Amino acid sequence: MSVNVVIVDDHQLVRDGLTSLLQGMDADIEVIGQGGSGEDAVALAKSLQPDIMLLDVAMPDMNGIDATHAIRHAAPDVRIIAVSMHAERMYVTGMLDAGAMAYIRKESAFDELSHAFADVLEGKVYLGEGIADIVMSKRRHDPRKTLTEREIEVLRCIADGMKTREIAAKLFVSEKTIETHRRQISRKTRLHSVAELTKYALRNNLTTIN
Amino acid sequence: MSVNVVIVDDHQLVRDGLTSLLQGMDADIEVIGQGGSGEDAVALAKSLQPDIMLLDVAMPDMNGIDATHAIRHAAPDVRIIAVSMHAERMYVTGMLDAGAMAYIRKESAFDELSHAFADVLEGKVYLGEGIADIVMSKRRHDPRKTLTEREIEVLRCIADGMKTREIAAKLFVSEKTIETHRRQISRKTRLHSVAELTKYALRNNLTTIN
DNA sequence: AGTCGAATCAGGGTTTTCCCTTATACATTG
DNA sequence: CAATGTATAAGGGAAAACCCTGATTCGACT
Repeated sequence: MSVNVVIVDDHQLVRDGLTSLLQGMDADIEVIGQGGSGEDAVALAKSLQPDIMLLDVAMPDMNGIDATHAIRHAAPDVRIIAVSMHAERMYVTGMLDAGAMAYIRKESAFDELSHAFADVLEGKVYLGEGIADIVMSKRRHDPRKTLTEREIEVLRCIADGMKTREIAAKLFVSEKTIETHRRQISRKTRLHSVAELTKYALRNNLTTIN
Repeated sequence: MSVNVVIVDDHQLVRDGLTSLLQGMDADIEVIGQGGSGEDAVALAKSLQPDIMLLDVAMPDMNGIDATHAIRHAAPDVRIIAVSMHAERMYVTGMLDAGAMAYIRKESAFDELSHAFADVLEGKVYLGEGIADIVMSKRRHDPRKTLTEREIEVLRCIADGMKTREIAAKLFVSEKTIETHRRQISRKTRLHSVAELTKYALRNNLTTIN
C-alpha cells in the first residue's frame, strides 16, 4: 500500500526539494503530481485523488485557505498538509478551520515533515514547532503582558478607528511616537492590519464592539 | 428662574452664533460662559455649574466623549447637549453612553435646538433629525439590505485584514474597482475607518473574531 | 556603574489609502 | 424607453500609513 502525494507550491525548487525529500523518506511514498497554483491544487485533488496533498499557504492566485475549502468540497478524502513560510495566526487558524490536517513551516526540520505524514495518515492532526502555541494563543496571549501600558492605550485608539494624528493629539505626543508604538504593537502581536488589530483588541476586551 | 448655559466649541464664530440664537430664543436663557476646548469644558462645568452645556463633539485637544465623561464626573448636575458636524454612529452612541442628554447636528434647523432645550430641561433625552435612526441602527441596519452582494464580499475581505491589492487579486478585478467599492461601503455605512468597518462586519456576522 | 526596557521624537523614503471625477455595460424597473 | 442601480474601471492628487534607522531620556534591575 503506497501513499500517493501531490505537492503544490509556486516555487519549482521547493516542489522538487520536497519531492526528493519525500521520495527518500519512505519507499511507500510516491509523488504522483505537482502544481504551482491554487487552481492546480483543486484540479489535481479532484483528478488524482491523492492520499495526501502538501499545500503551500501563500500562492499568487488563490490563497491556501480558499484552496483548502475548494479541495475539501471537491475531494473530501484528500488529506491536506499545510506548508508555509510564515506562522501567522490568521493563516494557521484559517487553514485548520478550512480542514487542513497538519501545519508546518518551511523553516522546520525534516523530521517535522515525517511526523506530519505519520500523524496525518493515522487520521491525527499534526502541528509543527511553534504552531500549537499560536493556535492556543487566542486569549492566552494576554496583551497586558506582552504589550506595555502605553501600547495598549494606543491599541485601544486604533481599534476605535482613530487615525495616527488623532491619537497623537489625544495622548499629547507626536505622530512619530504613535507610529513607533503602532509598529511595536504590530511586531509584538504579529498582526499587520487594522482589522486584525481591532479583532485582537475585541478578543481581549480592550474595546467594545460598538 | 433663568437657565444658565455654557457653550463650548473650538470656533469663535459658532460660539457667538449659538449665543445670539439662545439669547433671542427665550428671555430666561442666559449664556454665562464660553470655552474653546475640552479642558475649558471641564473647567467651566466645575466652576460655573451651568444648567446646560452645549458641547461640540469634535475639538482639537480632547474629544467630546472624553470631555463628557470628565464633566459627568466633575459636575454631575450639568446637562450636556452634544452639537456636532457629523452624524457618525460612533460619536452619537459614544456621547449618549457618556451621559449627554441630547444630540443635534450643526446643520439642523433652529427649532431642533429649542426642542433640545425644552426636553433636556424636563429631564428627557432629545435626538435631532436623523440621529434617532442612527442610534437604533446597530443591528437593524442590515448590511444585506443596504449593501450589495459585491460590497459585502469586499467588506468581508476588509474585515479580514486584506489590503486593496489582495482583494482585487482574490476577486479578479482591478484595484480601482475595489477602491470604488470601499468608498461606496464607507459612504453607505458612514463608517470611515477599517476598525469601525471590522466591528460592523462582526456585528453582522460577516466575519469571525479570529 | 552598566544594561535594559519603555517612551519619546526625527528624517526620509515607499506604499497604500483616500477622495474626486468620469465613464461604460448591463439589468431592473417605473 | 428612460431612469436607476450595480459592477466595472481609469486618472490624478492629497493624505495617511508603513518601514527603517538612529537617538535621547528615564527609571528599574543586576
